[in-house]
Amino acid sequence: MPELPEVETVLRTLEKQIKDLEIKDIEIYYPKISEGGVEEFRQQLIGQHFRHFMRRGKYLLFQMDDCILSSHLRMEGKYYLLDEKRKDKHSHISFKLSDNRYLVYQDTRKFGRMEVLPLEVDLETYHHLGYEPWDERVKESYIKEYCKNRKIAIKTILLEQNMIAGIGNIYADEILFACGIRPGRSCQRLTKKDRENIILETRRILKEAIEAGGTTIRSYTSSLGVTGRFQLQCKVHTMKVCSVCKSDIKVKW
DNA sequence: ACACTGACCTGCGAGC
DNA sequence: TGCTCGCAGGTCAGTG
Repeated sequence: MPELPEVETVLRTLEKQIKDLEIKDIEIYYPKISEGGVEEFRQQLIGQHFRHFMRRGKYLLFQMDDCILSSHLRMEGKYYLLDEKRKDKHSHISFKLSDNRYLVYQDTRKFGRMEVLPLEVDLETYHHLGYEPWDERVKESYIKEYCKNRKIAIKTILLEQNMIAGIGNIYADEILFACGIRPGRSCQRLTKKDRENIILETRRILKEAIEAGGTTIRSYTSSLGVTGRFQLQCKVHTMKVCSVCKSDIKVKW
C-alpha cells in the first residue's frame, strides 16, 4: 500500500532509471486508468521526455516537456521497467521508452489513476492537497485551527489529505501509537503537547520510512517494483500484540 | 460546513 | 473441496 514514503521511493528509483528518456509509444490495456480519454492521453505524451520528478502527497508527478503526468498508485499500483514487451492480466499501461525498455504500470485492483496536466498547474492546491509534512507552515496552531468546529477522530483527521498530504492508514496508526494517542480520540480533545508530538512523530516516522524504502532499491535489477521494507518496522499496524505492554491490539477504535 | 456512505476493484481468508 | 461473503485500501461523489 503505497503512502508518501513508498511514493517517494518509487519516484527516486524512476528518476535514476528513466530521466530524460522519451516516450516512443503507449499501449493502454485498461482505459479507466487514464483520465480524460485514451487518445488524448497518448497524443499528449508520445514524444515527450521525462524531465523532472516531483511528488505531492501520494501523487507522482512527472514533468515532461509540455505537460505534467500525474500518477496515483492508490493501493497496489506499481511500475516495472522491462527489457522487452511483456504484460500480464494486471498490466494496464505500457510506455515504450527511447532506450527500448518498457515502463509498465501494474495494478491488481485497478484503483490507480493517471492524468495529464498542463505545465502551469498549481501544485500547491492540486487536488485540494494540504501541506507536505515538512512544510514549515505545519505547526501546532495549524492543526488546532484545522480541527476547530470538528468532532471526528484524530485518526480520520490525519487521513484527510487536505490537512497534511501523504499520510495513509499505516502511518496514521504508527504516528498515533508513537504519540500514545488512541486513534478514536476526538480531535477536539488533544492537548497542545499532543499536537506538537503528532508533528514531530509524523516527520520522524515518514523520514525513517523513506530511508528504509531507499534501502530496497539496491535489489532492483532490470525490473523494479517497489514494496518498501517499512512494514517490517511497524509497531502497531497489522500487529496483534502491543510491543510495549504485550496486550492485544484492538482493530476497532 | 460537516459527517457519513457507497462506489470503484480484486484477492484472500473465514465460515459453511 | 468448493462455494459465498465480507473485508481491505484511498479518493470522491452523493446524501443527510
